[in-house]
Amino acid sequence: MERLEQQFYELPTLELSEKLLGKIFVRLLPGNIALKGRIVETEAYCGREDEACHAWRGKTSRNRIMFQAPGTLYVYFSYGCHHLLNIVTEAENTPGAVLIRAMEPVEGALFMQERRGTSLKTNLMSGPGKLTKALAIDCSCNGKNLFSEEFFVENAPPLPNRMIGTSTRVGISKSRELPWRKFILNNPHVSKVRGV
DNA sequence: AGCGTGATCTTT
DNA sequence: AAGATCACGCTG
Repeated sequence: MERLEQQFYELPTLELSEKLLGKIFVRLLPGNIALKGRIVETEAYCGREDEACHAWRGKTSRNRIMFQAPGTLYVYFSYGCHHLLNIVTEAENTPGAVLIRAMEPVEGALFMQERRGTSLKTNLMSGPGKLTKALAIDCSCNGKNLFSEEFFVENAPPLPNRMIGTSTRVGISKSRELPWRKFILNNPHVSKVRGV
Protein backbone atom coordinates (compact mmCIF):
# COMPACT_ATOMS: atom_id res chain seq x y z
CA MET A 1 0.00 0.00 0.00
CA GLU A 2 1.18 3.55 -0.66
CA ARG A 3 2.40 5.93 2.00
CA LEU A 4 0.11 8.62 3.35
CA GLU A 5 1.02 12.10 2.17
CA GLN A 6 0.95 15.34 4.06
CA GLN A 7 -2.52 16.38 2.92
CA PHE A 8 -3.97 13.31 4.63
CA TYR A 9 -2.97 14.77 8.01
CA GLU A 10 -4.24 18.28 7.31
CA LEU A 11 -7.69 17.48 8.64
CA PRO A 12 -9.72 18.34 11.73
CA THR A 13 -8.14 16.41 14.60
CA LEU A 14 -11.25 14.47 15.51
CA GLU A 15 -11.76 13.33 11.95
CA LEU A 16 -8.15 12.23 11.62
CA SER A 17 -8.24 10.32 14.91
CA GLU A 18 -10.81 8.04 13.31
CA LYS A 19 -9.22 7.85 9.88
CA LEU A 20 -5.90 6.72 11.35
CA LEU A 21 -7.45 3.53 12.72
CA GLY A 22 -6.29 0.53 10.70
CA LYS A 23 -3.34 2.35 9.11
CA ILE A 24 0.16 0.89 9.40
CA PHE A 25 2.72 2.94 11.33
CA VAL A 26 6.26 2.12 10.19
CA ARG A 27 9.67 2.77 11.67
CA LEU A 28 12.81 1.66 9.85
CA LEU A 29 15.98 1.38 11.92
CA PRO A 30 19.59 0.93 10.78
CA GLY A 31 20.50 -2.71 10.24
CA ASN A 32 17.43 -3.56 8.16
CA ILE A 33 15.13 -3.53 11.14
CA ALA A 34 11.54 -2.86 10.13
CA LEU A 35 8.99 -2.18 12.86
CA LYS A 36 5.36 -2.02 11.85
CA GLY A 37 2.16 -1.67 13.82
CA ARG A 38 -1.48 -1.31 12.90
CA ILE A 39 -3.06 1.61 14.72
CA VAL A 40 -5.99 0.31 16.79
CA GLU A 41 -6.63 3.08 19.32
CA THR A 42 -6.34 6.89 19.22
CA GLU A 43 -7.39 10.03 21.06
CA ALA A 44 -7.98 13.51 19.67
CA TYR A 45 -6.46 16.58 21.36
CA CYS A 46 -8.06 19.55 19.68
CA GLY A 47 -6.00 22.67 20.22
CA ARG A 48 -7.46 25.77 21.77
CA GLU A 49 -10.99 24.51 22.18
CA ASP A 50 -9.88 21.52 24.29
CA GLU A 51 -8.81 22.09 27.89
CA ALA A 52 -7.11 18.71 28.03
CA CYS A 53 -4.87 19.61 25.11
CA HIS A 54 -1.37 20.82 25.93
CA ALA A 55 -1.84 23.71 23.48
CA TRP A 56 -5.17 25.03 24.73
CA ARG A 57 -3.61 28.10 26.33
CA GLY A 58 -1.21 28.81 23.49
CA LYS A 59 2.33 28.00 22.53
CA THR A 60 4.96 26.94 25.11
CA SER A 61 8.36 25.32 24.79
CA ARG A 62 6.87 21.88 25.32
CA ASN A 63 3.89 22.08 22.98
CA ARG A 64 5.39 24.14 20.14
CA ILE A 65 5.61 21.05 17.91
CA MET A 66 1.79 20.89 17.91
CA PHE A 67 1.80 24.13 15.92
CA GLN A 68 3.99 22.68 13.19
CA ALA A 69 2.99 21.18 9.87
CA PRO A 70 0.60 18.21 9.78
CA GLY A 71 2.34 14.84 9.83
CA THR A 72 4.97 15.95 12.36
CA LEU A 73 5.63 13.71 15.36
CA TYR A 74 4.99 15.22 18.78
CA VAL A 75 6.68 13.12 21.46
CA TYR A 76 6.80 14.09 25.12
CA PHE A 77 7.88 12.54 28.39
CA SER A 78 5.19 11.78 30.94
CA TYR A 79 4.99 10.63 34.55
CA GLY A 80 8.76 10.58 34.80
CA CYS A 81 8.99 7.31 32.87
CA HIS A 82 7.03 7.12 29.61
CA HIS A 83 7.24 8.70 26.19
CA LEU A 84 3.95 9.38 24.41
CA LEU A 85 3.57 9.54 20.64
CA ASN A 86 1.27 11.97 18.84
CA ILE A 87 0.79 12.90 15.20
CA VAL A 88 0.28 16.60 14.50
CA THR A 89 -2.90 17.52 12.62
CA GLU A 90 -4.47 20.55 10.95
CA ALA A 91 -2.70 23.33 9.05
CA GLU A 92 0.56 24.79 10.28
CA ASN A 93 0.04 27.21 13.20
CA THR A 94 -3.26 25.52 14.11
CA PRO A 95 -2.44 23.30 17.07
CA GLY A 96 -3.84 19.79 17.35
CA ALA A 97 -2.61 16.21 17.55
CA VAL A 98 -3.76 12.62 17.68
CA LEU A 99 -2.37 10.52 20.52
CA ILE A 100 -1.54 7.01 19.34
CA ARG A 101 -2.72 4.81 22.22
CA ALA A 102 -2.27 1.28 20.91
CA MET A 103 -1.07 -0.75 17.94
CA GLU A 104 -1.18 -4.33 16.81
CA PRO A 105 2.31 -5.66 15.95
CA VAL A 106 2.62 -6.36 12.21
CA GLU A 107 6.37 -6.73 11.74
CA GLY A 108 9.41 -6.75 14.02
CA ALA A 109 7.66 -8.41 16.95
CA LEU A 110 10.87 -10.09 18.05
CA PHE A 111 12.63 -6.74 18.43
CA MET A 112 9.61 -5.46 20.33
CA GLN A 113 9.58 -8.46 22.64
CA GLU A 114 13.16 -7.79 23.64
CA ARG A 115 12.54 -4.13 24.26
CA ARG A 116 9.38 -4.79 26.25
CA GLY A 117 10.62 -7.81 28.17
CA THR A 118 7.56 -9.87 27.39
CA SER A 119 6.55 -12.21 24.61
CA LEU A 120 2.79 -11.89 24.85
CA LYS A 121 1.82 -10.25 21.59
CA THR A 122 -1.17 -8.42 22.99
CA ASN A 123 1.07 -6.83 25.59
CA LEU A 124 3.70 -5.38 23.26
CA MET A 125 1.95 -2.18 22.15
CA SER A 126 -1.37 -2.18 24.02
CA GLY A 127 -0.88 1.22 25.63
CA PRO A 128 0.63 4.59 24.73
CA GLY A 129 3.75 4.14 26.88
CA LYS A 130 4.17 0.52 25.84
CA LEU A 131 4.20 1.24 22.13
CA THR A 132 6.88 3.92 22.32
CA LYS A 133 9.06 1.53 24.28
CA ALA A 134 8.45 -1.24 21.72
CA LEU A 135 9.29 1.09 18.83
CA ALA A 136 12.27 2.72 20.58
CA ILE A 137 10.66 6.15 20.33
CA ASP A 138 11.84 8.88 22.70
CA CYS A 139 12.19 12.67 22.79
CA SER A 140 14.87 12.54 20.10
CA CYS A 141 12.01 11.77 17.69
CA ASN A 142 10.09 14.90 18.69
CA GLY A 143 9.68 17.15 15.66
CA LYS A 144 10.53 14.49 13.06
CA ASN A 145 7.92 13.87 10.39
CA LEU A 146 6.20 11.00 8.60
CA PHE A 147 7.72 11.71 5.20
CA SER A 148 11.15 10.17 5.59
CA GLU A 149 12.83 6.79 5.32
CA GLU A 150 12.76 6.50 9.08
CA PHE A 151 9.07 7.13 9.80
CA PHE A 152 6.00 6.85 7.60
CA VAL A 153 2.46 5.47 7.59
CA GLU A 154 1.14 3.03 5.03
CA ASN A 155 -2.40 3.41 3.80
CA ALA A 156 -5.07 0.77 4.39
CA PRO A 157 -8.73 0.55 3.43
CA PRO A 158 -11.03 2.67 5.63
CA LEU A 159 -12.79 0.75 8.37
CA PRO A 160 -16.58 0.45 8.30
CA ASN A 161 -18.26 2.45 11.05
CA ARG A 162 -19.60 -0.65 12.74
CA MET A 163 -16.02 -1.66 13.61
CA ILE A 164 -15.20 1.62 15.37
CA GLY A 165 -15.86 2.19 19.07
CA THR A 166 -15.95 5.55 20.86
CA SER A 167 -15.46 6.49 24.51
CA THR A 168 -14.18 9.26 26.74
CA ARG A 169 -10.45 9.78 26.91
CA VAL A 170 -8.27 7.94 29.41
CA GLY A 171 -6.29 9.43 32.28
CA ILE A 172 -7.26 13.10 31.99
CA SER A 173 -9.03 15.34 34.49
CA LYS A 174 -10.17 18.26 32.33
CA SER A 175 -12.86 17.85 29.66
CA ARG A 176 -13.41 14.25 30.72
CA GLU A 177 -16.85 14.08 29.18
CA LEU A 178 -15.80 14.50 25.55
CA PRO A 179 -16.05 11.23 23.55
CA TRP A 180 -12.76 11.68 21.78
CA ARG A 181 -11.21 8.23 22.14
CA LYS A 182 -11.56 5.92 19.12
CA PHE A 183 -10.67 2.26 18.88
CA ILE A 184 -11.25 -0.85 16.80
CA LEU A 185 -14.01 -2.89 18.44
CA ASN A 186 -13.06 -6.30 19.79
CA ASN A 187 -9.41 -5.88 18.92
CA PRO A 188 -7.25 -7.53 21.62
CA HIS A 189 -4.45 -4.98 21.23
CA VAL A 190 -6.55 -2.06 22.46
CA SER A 191 -5.39 -0.82 25.89
CA LYS A 192 -7.15 -1.89 29.03
CA VAL A 193 -9.06 1.06 30.40
CA ARG A 194 -7.62 2.37 33.61
CA GLY A 195 -9.38 2.58 36.94
CA VAL A 196 -12.05 -0.08 36.43
C1' DA B 1 -5.49 0.10 45.05
C1' DG B 2 -0.87 2.28 45.30
C1' DC B 3 3.29 4.23 43.82
C1' DG B 4 7.51 5.57 41.19
C1' DT B 5 9.52 9.39 38.58
C1' DG B 6 10.90 13.88 36.51
C1' DA B 7 9.66 17.53 33.28
C1' DT B 8 6.45 21.24 32.88
C1' DC B 9 3.24 24.55 34.34
C1' DT B 10 1.11 27.51 37.91
C1' DT B 11 1.27 30.05 41.85
C1' DT B 12 3.86 32.53 45.35
C1' DA C 1 11.52 29.30 44.36
C1' DA C 2 8.12 25.99 45.64
C1' DG C 3 4.21 23.12 44.84
C1' DA C 4 0.84 20.64 41.92
C1' DT C 5 -0.08 18.12 38.04
C1' DC C 6 0.42 14.57 34.77
C1' DA C 7 -2.70 12.00 27.56
C1' DC C 8 1.08 5.67 32.39
C1' DG C 9 2.58 0.87 33.64
C1' DC C 10 3.55 -2.39 37.03
C1' DT C 11 3.13 -4.72 41.38
C1' DG C 12 0.54 -6.86 44.82
